Amino acid sequence: MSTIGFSEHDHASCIARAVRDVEARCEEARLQLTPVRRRVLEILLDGHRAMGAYDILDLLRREGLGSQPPVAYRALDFLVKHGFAHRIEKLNAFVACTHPGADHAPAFLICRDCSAVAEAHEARVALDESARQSGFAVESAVIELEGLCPLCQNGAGA
Amino acid sequence: MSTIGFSEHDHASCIARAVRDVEARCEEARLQLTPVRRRVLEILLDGHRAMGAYDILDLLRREGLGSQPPVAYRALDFLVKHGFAHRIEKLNAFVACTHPGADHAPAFLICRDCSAVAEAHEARVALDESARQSGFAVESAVIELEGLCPLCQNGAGA
DNA sequence: GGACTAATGTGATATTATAACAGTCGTGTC
DNA sequence: GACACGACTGTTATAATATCACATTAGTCC
Repeated sequence: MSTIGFSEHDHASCIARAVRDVEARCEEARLQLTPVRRRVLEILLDGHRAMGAYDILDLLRREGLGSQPPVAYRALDFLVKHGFAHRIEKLNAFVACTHPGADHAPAFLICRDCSAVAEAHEARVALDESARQSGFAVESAVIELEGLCPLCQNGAGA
Repeated sequence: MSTIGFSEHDHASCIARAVRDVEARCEEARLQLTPVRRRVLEILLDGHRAMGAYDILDLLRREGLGSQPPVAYRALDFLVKHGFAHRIEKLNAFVACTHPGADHAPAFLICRDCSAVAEAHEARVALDESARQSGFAVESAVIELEGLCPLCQNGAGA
């Protein structure tokens, strides 16, 4: 699927499925999943963790898909805007969305050891309640919890 | 109290009180509230909103307290480390803590109109519960809600 | 085909943050 | 008093992240 893949397992097929899913959504919503945008999505899915814009740009460069920062940022903006990826503020980095479609603003669980990022959806509700009570009208939320994932707590190290 | 103050009201006295409070805590904890650190705290209190490191640095420069980025960053690191200020990831900016002492990791309500930042403490609990259930060990949390504060919802504009 | 919008290519630059190392200053020790 | 030590500061340089501006290309509608 890519020049990057070191971990073969069934990762490739799960990426392929995710890409097809996004493809379908784009078609439905009349969005253009152009080569660069598609490739950036694949890179994020393949990386399977939060990646910096310049990490992604490096890969694009090697593949001749773009060499200047705006190329990466524009693709990332597109993916984030339409919910196919998320920006992790704490890391100045990006992850592919693991629940595309569920129109959401999830919480993220970031492992400081293996850098894995998980989405947690239940977390939102209580927060909105709390803010609303104070009269504050929430429009967007950044909820990022850093710590150790279950695997790394056991010394697995992902 | 400072060369910056445009809004006179009783802001000055509330800043003075906050500074004295931090002073006391530093004395107790054997921390050095040096001139630069103290001035950065005052600037944050006076600004009364999230300020970028370079905004602060500009003010320090005019006062001859330091001219290079590390000066501002070191003072901010100190204040954040000891809970006298907080970093707002979403804004790459800093605010003075409004509840120093309560050893906390609060949620922030950020008004996109007037840039005011409020701390909300009730919000935490539900999140920790949620994360814990997934087996993830939370060590630090970034919870930032952007929207409109009650004043700006009324067209006040703070 | 002409007008339009969306996307890309590219060079330059803005913004945020840190590394590295030398100098200063107080404090304790002998 | 000389010294060693630690914490802080001053300064240069540079890294890392992000955006602006403008020219060009590609697709779409009429």
